[in-house]
Amino acid sequence: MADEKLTTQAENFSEWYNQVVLRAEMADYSPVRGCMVIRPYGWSLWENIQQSLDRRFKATGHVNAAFPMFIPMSFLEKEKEHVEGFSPELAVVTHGGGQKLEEPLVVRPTSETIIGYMYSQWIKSYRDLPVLINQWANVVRWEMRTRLFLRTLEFYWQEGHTAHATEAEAREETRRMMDQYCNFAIEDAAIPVIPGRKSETEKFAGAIESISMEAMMGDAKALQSATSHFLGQNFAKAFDIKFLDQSNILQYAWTTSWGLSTRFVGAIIMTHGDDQGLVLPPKLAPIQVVIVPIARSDADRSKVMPVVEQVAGELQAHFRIKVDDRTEVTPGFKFNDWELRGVPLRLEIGPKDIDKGVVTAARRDIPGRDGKSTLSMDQLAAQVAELLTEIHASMYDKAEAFRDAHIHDPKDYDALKEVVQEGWAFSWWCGSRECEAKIKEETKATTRCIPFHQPEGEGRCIYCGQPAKERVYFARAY
RNA sequence: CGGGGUGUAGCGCAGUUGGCAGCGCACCGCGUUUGGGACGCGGGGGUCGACGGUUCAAGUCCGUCCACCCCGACCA
Repeated sequence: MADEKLTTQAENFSEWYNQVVLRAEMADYSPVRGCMVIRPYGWSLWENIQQSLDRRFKATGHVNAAFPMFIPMSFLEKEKEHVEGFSPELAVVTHGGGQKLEEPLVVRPTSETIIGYMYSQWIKSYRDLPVLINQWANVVRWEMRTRLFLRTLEFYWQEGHTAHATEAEAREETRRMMDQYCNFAIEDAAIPVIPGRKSETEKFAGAIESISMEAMMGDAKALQSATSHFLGQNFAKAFDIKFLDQSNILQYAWTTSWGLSTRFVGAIIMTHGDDQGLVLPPKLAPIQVVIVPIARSDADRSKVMPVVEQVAGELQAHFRIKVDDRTEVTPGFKFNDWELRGVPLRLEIGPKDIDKGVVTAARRDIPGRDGKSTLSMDQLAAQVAELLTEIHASMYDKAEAFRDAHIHDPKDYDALKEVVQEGWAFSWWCGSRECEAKIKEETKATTRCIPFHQPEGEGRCIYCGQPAKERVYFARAY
């Protein structure tokens, strides 16, 4: 249990992040280097993320399935760019049952290969398409440097893998799923995200085109918070996913893959958190409303608790609530405790409230007295619903205002060098690998995405001055 | 994998010239408390990261190793 002040974001953002994750009991370090334990409170948030996304996947025609976590090494090697991209970070099983394996098994870093193999078995006709499968799974990438939720050796995610008869349909799917992610981020997580295309160097190993949504964290660094890949026929050719079309011509299928991981928990923490701790978006928060009874004496308790029970009874039909009836800690302690844990709305019920026939509400997104108001006892659920909606909107607005204040339009390269130290640059770029590499080398800022919404006209590359057709976000990233 | 740092109770740390392993918080018990991190009294809890060496004696000195954190390179 937390007992002292957090390191502030201004003092040390990384340290703040670690302390919040640990003290709010989202996660803990594990005995295995680079792996984390996701604790019940953190997992509950992830479950809400899962439900929110799964609903969208189902609504767009997808179904869930489960594929093995072990993949024959030879599968990875079938797609050249894929194996080159992933081989440095593979965990490989060489022994099983006390015997050396004939062929090593890779612990999946992602499942395009094994799913591609299965698709080749299942898809024979245009009538079999599209195949729209998602799986919720854990994957392993042997990263050098890890950070809770943001980069761990093992992480949880969903990976959608689809196969289509035409290029256009597969490209449309790639975009559709990114739209779903953006809708989820904005509507449920209150995170303003920018969707766009990845540069050639930043794209997924084996993809023709990758798109991502990028979010700005509280330290103005960028976090890629979901990706969607148009794989063309690369994996279809590597795994022989072929079908007969309506004209009886054998065709390779067009495939996509898209994913969002537990990293998104980190995005929520770093987008909304403040010096008091977590600030969780109401739609995803494990606990949406915490009720703190305030009772000085036994007499107070017998007066307060029936009202608390009544309020809890009314609200629990509509919200995820928690009654904090601990007697061993003071109300002040509880206030700080639930603020650390990011509960969006706190209701305080004490003798003074009961005398006036009200409850006191405290909004997590507005610290201190300004966030407090009194609610009348009638239509309480409706008032709470309205407050939660307002909290969501104000969290989004605040995050968006912060983001926009940290996106710059540098006049020249010297200016870009400066602005990417404390924000993002939105600049014209000629599209060349060389300029991108130089900027990265000299500023640590990488291209995040080429947003779908482009300004009119053309410009000149911020680095080389050559004509440029598109603007790109440059930023330091997690 | 390069650079830096840290390993002593669950957490944060102190431990002087080598000489009985300590403090604060947390935890347990009792009592008083409770509208923004309560207080008193009494308790429990330790292979001092590991291994080896020096010494009458090592948390402390020497060596080797390990783990974790931070900064880089790489990455969702």
